[in-house]
Amino acid sequence: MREFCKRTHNCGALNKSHEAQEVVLMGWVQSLRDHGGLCFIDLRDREGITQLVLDPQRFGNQIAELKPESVIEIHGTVTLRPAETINSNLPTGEIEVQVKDLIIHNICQTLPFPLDEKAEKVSEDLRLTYRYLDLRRKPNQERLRLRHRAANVIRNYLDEHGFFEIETPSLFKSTPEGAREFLVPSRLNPGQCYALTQSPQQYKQMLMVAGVERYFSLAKCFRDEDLRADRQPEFTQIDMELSFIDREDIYELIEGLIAKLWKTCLGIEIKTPLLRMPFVEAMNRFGSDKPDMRFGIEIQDVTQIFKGSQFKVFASVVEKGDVIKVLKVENFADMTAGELASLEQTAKHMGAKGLAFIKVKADEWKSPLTKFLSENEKQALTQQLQLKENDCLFFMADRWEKACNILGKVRLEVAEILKKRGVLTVSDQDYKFLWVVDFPLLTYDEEQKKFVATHHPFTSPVREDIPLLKTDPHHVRGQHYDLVLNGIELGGGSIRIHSTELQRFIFEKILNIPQNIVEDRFGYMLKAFSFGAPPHGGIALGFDRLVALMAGTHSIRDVIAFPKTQKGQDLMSMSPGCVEPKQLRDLGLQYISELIR
RNA sequence: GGGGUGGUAGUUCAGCUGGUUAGAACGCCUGCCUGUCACGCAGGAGGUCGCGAGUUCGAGUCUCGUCCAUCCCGCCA
Repeated sequence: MREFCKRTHNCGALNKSHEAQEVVLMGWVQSLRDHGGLCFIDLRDREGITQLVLDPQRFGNQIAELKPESVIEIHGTVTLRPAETINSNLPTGEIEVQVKDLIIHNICQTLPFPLDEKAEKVSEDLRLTYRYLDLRRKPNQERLRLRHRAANVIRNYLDEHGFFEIETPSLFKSTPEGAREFLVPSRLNPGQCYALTQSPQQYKQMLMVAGVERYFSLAKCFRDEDLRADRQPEFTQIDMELSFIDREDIYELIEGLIAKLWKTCLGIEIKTPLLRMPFVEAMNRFGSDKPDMRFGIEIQDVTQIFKGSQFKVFASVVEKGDVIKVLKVENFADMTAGELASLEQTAKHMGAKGLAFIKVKADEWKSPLTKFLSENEKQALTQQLQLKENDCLFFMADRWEKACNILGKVRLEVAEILKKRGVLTVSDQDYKFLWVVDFPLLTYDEEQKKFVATHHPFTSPVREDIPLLKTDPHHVRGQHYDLVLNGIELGGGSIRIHSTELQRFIFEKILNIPQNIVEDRFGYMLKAFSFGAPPHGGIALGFDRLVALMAGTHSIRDVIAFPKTQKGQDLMSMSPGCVEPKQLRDLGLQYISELIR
């Protein structure tokens, strides 16, 4: 005997072909319209909405109890709606169910916020406190569904391409050269800690040494850094690693995956192969290593024009070997004082001293710079930049990377202004993917006065650049690639080093990590590489960001079932929380437990 | 760690140069209503103006501090 009657249909299933059938439906009361002598209920479940008709004579007491979002079960008969009452907005709009039995499973108390479209404006902290209510809303249900579908497509695709899905540990050891980590004290090893993995990087490389050849995982990763709209303390990566492949194999594999995801989940064709752009070009043209290619407004180089200029600020920058970059914005000479101030502030936040500008007008150039510019310089600018009436120029004179970066930010903000004015259209449905490639293997850290790995120390140098490691480390390119979509880094990866000697050389001679620390942190990897390590490489894509972009939202909180706030709290369950002193003692954290006491 | 924005009824917001009883819409409660689908109509209840200090005869409004949310910079090998 069943304790619970089974549904015969879901709330999106019924149509006129079901006329006169006896059905059992269950779901939530979406809306209740009591007309006195006749009562309608819109019953909702995951799949849709069905209108119920109830006779108040019979169900009056129960209807009086019911409130929106209560859960009910009904037994009834499907009938065709009178022609004039058909609701063409509903897939089930041609029928309704005449209720014979009504069972109330749970009465919903008054809601803390509305669950209709108005919910979009409700403050996010309230919605996160009642996340289980917010998730009932259709847009959120659709996003959870999309995430599930995407995960399925990924699993199927990678299975077809010979991958094993393998779970790697979340409890790992501390790797302090990366992101800040969550530490987990070990009770069985007093005074010692695990760290939650910031990525399965080292484990997946060991799987390659283990002869797995193709691995993937939808891996939970943990980073104790400050949060953003696109960063959570725990997030999911589509993590993979392959043996006996080169960069081209990765591009082809991922392009196929992206095309399949967009086709299956969104019905959109993505043209492959995707654009590839060297890092230096991305910086020079867009001032970013993750350029938004949906609009132009490119940066140009005018260093040569100001060689030996009367304008001392520019001339001295050129003399130092730094650069002068300019961003030309057409029809922007009418920018307001407020817009200029905001752009200047953006530049200053990034470390610029100011933001020099020129408004190009037919009769004269309006700019604080005008009096410093020679006729020759003006002509050279006009010619090189093809200046027209009402163009606006923004200059940045600084070190190459800094000048590019600042103008890159200015470019994005100018685009925002133009969007608001309605003269630039940038669509979320315009998917401009690209690979950014040929990153420098090493970046010089001014503070630490030493080289650090641009991405991570396991990245293999481009083969022909290996000799440069000893002579000219600045110019060694890494076999690294980033997948970028509309200004967002979707993921990145590289061909790895699989030689003990090269890996040790990078750690000790290039990155200057003391030998004992190398042994302690990476000794097992170096050892593993001496036992027959295959050439290998891989990539990790941010699954949350990917789904967010497919869903047309910029916040990954929208595609995570239970996200955390910017302070890393779960407002629903109120985590993190305090623990009992006894728990701390068990973990060997006596001194903290004493502090608390 | 730094900067921006916001916090007034259950919700979303308004509240002018400080002024007497802090408003609207939706929601909620009561009653009426047989074709609604954002049902309608009539009536009603509901506020520590985030919290704490200060200035003032008087603070939702001004000042300082603090908490929370959010966006950004730093940070995220």
